[in-house]
Amino acid sequence: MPNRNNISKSVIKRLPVYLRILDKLIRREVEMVSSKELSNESGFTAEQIRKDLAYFGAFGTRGAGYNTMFLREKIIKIIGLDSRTDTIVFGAGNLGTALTRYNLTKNPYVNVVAVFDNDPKIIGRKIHSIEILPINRAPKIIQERDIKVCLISVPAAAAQGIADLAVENGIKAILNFAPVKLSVPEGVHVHNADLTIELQSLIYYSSAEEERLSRIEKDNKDKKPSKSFTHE
Amino acid sequence: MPNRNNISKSVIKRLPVYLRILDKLIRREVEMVSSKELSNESGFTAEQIRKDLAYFGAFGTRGAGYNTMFLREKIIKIIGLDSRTDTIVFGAGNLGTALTRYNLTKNPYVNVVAVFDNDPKIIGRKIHSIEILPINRAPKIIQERDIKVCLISVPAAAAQGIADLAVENGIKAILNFAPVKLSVPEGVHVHNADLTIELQSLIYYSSAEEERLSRIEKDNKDKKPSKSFTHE
DNA sequence: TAGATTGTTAATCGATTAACAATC
DNA sequence: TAGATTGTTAATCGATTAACAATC
Repeated sequence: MPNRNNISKSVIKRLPVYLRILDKLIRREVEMVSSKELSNESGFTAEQIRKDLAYFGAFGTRGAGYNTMFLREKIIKIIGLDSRTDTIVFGAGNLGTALTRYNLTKNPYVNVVAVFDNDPKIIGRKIHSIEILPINRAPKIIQERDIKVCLISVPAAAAQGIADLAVENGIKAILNFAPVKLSVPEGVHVHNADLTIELQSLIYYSSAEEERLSRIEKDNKDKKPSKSFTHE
Repeated sequence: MPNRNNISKSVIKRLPVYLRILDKLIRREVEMVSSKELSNESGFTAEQIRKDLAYFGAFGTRGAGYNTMFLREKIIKIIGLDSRTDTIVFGAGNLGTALTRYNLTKNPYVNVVAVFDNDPKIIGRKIHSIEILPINRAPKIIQERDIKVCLISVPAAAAQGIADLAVENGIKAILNFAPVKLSVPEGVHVHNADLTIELQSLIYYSSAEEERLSRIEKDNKDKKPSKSFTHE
């Protein structure tokens, strides 16, 4: 059982939120913060925040709260952001380009070192100072720069092939924007950032839930299709 | 207790995944699909899929599976995608532009009807056939077209103001890309699509977890700062 | 010392998994 | 009828919330 220390995904997803709040507080030169204040800023409960942090150690001071700079350093080390993480982006379409620009300018802990695409029309173009390279250049760069994390924003049909190539060359974590389920070997992590799904599931909540559900109920009274149903 | 029918967020988030798979199967003219097959395509377990669907009705045929066209229609009605949903986008920077293009071309159930920004340099530009409008034009459009869903991809500092404006004029659901927690009144739903957080939390998994955690443990042996700690 | 707030244990809640009877 | 697969109930698992002793 190698995972005695297995900490849940939900906890890990909250850490970057705490980090961002701490960054903000430090910019304002706030020295101490309580779990209550972190709760106000993050929307998570104070109890949950204390519990999350306690998985990794006792970082606070009873009666006083958490030292912002100290806690920030701890969280940075926990997530693994203590050295700027090098990343590459596959797919330099609209989304890939936006993601590259976004991370180059807004994400202080991440560095995009290369962007790849297979479209001859855009290879050679630059996104800020980064040139778009053909995908066959990726293996060498992944290996030489020891890249462990990549973003995939290629069309759905190409995504699995790109993931295979990435993993073969050493990628351990993929942020996948393509609308497909990627198969990866044990030990490789995929997070899906599927904007269509986010948006569609949100639409469910844009009208009264009860009303919607009772409409469904009514609808269900209509007869079901037989096994050989095709279209009326 | 008005929420006798309260179905969990996790269930709702899986429905668009089923929908997408059904769309694909129907394109291939597959007529029936089992929960087992849906499981293979989606990565969720067959039991979970059957249970998710059963919240809304008995859509399958024992021994045979689900009729793809019938189930698609049901899911579309459940989510509320039966009439194309009109949406607007606030913020026409890199991300906002990419999101607009993406939804215009790739999301068959959603229609972007307007994009707003406050930067005079980009107002009047077009994204496909959609002109970027100043934000003060938004209230009228939201009301007249009865828009219930919007995307927010403006800078963090502006996001709460935009959310307030949107909600005041009738928006019920917000897909928020800005790195802040938005405060909205009861009954308005916010989904956060925070790319920085996705990427940072993924970095946690890009190196061996155990190793990382034992490093933290060691690190914790070093002394904590006193209450008045600022910087060495 | 009194007040505040953490760190931690116990209780609750909710979601997933397992099992299987129903039934096509 | 036999085989397959759903729909549903029960069991398990995991995450959140509540409570409070520890302690600054």
